[in-house]
Amino acid sequence: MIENLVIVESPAKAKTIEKFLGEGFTVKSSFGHIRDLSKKNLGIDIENGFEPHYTISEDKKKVVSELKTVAKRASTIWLASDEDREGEAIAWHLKEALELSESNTKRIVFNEITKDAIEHAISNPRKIETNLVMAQQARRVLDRLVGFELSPVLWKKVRPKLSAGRVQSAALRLVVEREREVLAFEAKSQYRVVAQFIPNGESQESMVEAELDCKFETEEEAIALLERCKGASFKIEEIEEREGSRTPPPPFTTSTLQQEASRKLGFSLNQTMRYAQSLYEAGHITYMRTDSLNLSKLSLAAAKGAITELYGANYSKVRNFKTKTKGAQEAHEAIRPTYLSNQTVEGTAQEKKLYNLIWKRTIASQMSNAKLAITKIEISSPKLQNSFIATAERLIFDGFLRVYSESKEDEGDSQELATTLPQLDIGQIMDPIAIKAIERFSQKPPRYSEASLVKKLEELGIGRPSTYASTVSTLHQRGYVIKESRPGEKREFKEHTLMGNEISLKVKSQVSGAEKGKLFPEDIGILVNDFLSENFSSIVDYNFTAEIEAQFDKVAEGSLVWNQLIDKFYRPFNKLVEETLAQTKHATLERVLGKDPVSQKEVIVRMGKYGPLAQIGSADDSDKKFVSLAKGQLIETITLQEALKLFELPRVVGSYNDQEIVCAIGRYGPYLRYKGKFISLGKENDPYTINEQESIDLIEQYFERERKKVILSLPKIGVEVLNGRYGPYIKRGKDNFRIPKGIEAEGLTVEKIEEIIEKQIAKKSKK
DNA sequence: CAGTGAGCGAGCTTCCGCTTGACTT
Repeated sequence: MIENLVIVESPAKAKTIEKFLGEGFTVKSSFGHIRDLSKKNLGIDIENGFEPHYTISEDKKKVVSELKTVAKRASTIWLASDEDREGEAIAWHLKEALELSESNTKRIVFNEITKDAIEHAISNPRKIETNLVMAQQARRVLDRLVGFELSPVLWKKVRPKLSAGRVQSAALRLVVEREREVLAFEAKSQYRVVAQFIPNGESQESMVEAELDCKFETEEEAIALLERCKGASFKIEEIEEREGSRTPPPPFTTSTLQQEASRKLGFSLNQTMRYAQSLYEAGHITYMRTDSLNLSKLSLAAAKGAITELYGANYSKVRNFKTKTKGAQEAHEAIRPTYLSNQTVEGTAQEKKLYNLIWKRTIASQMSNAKLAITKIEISSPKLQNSFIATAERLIFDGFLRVYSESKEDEGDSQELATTLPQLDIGQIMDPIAIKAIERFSQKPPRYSEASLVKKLEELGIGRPSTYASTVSTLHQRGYVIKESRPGEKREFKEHTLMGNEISLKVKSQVSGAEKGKLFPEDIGILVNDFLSENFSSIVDYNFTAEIEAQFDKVAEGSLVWNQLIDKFYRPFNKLVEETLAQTKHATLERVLGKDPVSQKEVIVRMGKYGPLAQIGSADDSDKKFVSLAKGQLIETITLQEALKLFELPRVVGSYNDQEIVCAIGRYGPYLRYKGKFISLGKENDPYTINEQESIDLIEQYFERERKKVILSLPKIGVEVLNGRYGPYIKRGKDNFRIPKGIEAEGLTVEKIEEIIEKQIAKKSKK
């Protein structure tokens, strides 16, 4: 017999809490939800009030039976799942699945893991809030109905194995609509006028850069301004000095951690979450799936202590941040180091980097504002209506900036002017050295990165911290989007310069709009999005989640019955599904590009069985030709020239030792085929233009690599030491083995190899 | 590893949110 059984969601949390509770308490974990709607069929009895059919998830059967055994021997069971809708439901499912009795089951909640908070929770137990559980049930049932009715529509009308859902389809729509905005964007040019002045009598070092407080739409206006500047005298009209301040950003939530780890460390969403999970399990940070900005009182005090010790008391400022996120449930704390006195922790290089980022952000959030002295100087001339403005920012007190500054995505190329200014007085004569009218183009909207898509989803209240990463993964897995980098476009711009009394023109060029690691829609993503937008606009509406959440809140308050809400949603939705199935044609994506100048046949691009393709000749043409579109080409935007070019491959490049060399593009990119071997073309080589000699070089390099591949061959023990992509490794049959650091592959002996293999097999079986 | 593109049809696919391993490279 044990006295008390406490059940929480996470095993790492269980470990910590057990320490706080001590004697008489056993703490176990449910590992999240233990039951879910049946995977077979819909799992919902629609005709019977949408009665859900719950089953214990396959991977939770062991956990549940274990919990059941322990619960039977406990005198009191404390259900301590998270304090939010999902947590309340987990408590209820536990009660049902473990067959706990009302009399000795208590529901407790705490949203920070401290001794005080837990003891307070234990002395203030309550009952399970059935209304909140029913709100979760409504959420679950609605998502199942949407997902399991919409997806089959896509299978029938678009292509099998596709998927749609409340969250993923809204996310997809964001990516597709942004792409269309980018494609429709037309850059507009403007002229900004920038001047370099030297205060009269001073040296080159005192140069001041200033910008005219007016921009011009046309080149003529800009030149006219320069003309007026000829022979003009300038003086300082006004000097304005004021103090500014910057406040630190709040501590991390899941979404902001993902954004900053992406920008500052280059981590993908999945990487960030994996490293954060390790840090959490090692006890280094608090829970990493949270939407809360709250920090425990203890940690506030710890932050104050750490800041005072490291930087001095004037750097400390205790702050409480309030979340502005729609639908935030705040069941946990913000993401912070468990012990703020630890500036670094043990772990892999990536974990250390992520920890350091979390430490800095948390500490910064509890630091003083940065103070700036902002100086603005107005330089004017009697010949001009407008003035030149020079601004400078000087840091008076660094405050939180000493530790951390938030980074921005897509900062654009608007360069900042000088940040320091020489000592100057009103009335000072300023000699213009050069005045330039520079053409500038407006920037196209940036495509989403994984992290900025999450940011947008969070703003719209769509999805939860535990699902942001997996939602984006789904878009990838379905082939809806692709993460890519694309070079910017080179654009020419004009620069008119007035020096002395001469105005000269230079045409310069600049690369802008480069995209790194951004999300681009694929044809199938566009097709699915357009189909859903056309037929199920209410579901992919960005406000759908927010509106339905308001209804769930009513269920939680007890003013609305959950299955009445579902009924009201489902009847019209289901009607729409049935109508779409009956009435709409199979969705296609097809464009006629024009005529092939050689055969005079029609060239079309369309969606084929295996993806987008270009086709010469109509469907009834027995000689029609096909070719797959290249990566990055869209049916919506490909041109006739681009499509015709695709048909140039495969082509015979030449020959080598009397054998033909053929160049083509396959599933894994461009390649050369020579004597039955496939040799990948690097990024430097263009499959359309590579010549015979370049191909032969590649082929020779390939055979050279092949020769070097085998470092050692030991047929007696069936082992080879090979040179692989990641350096030398040991190969025995199908199995590969790492060579430990510091051991030279060339000098390996049979004994040493067997030792390495044995060690690694032992290590593996241990796991 | 490096190619496909007709039509038929059985059997399968799929959601969101809460949690970790168990798998592979």
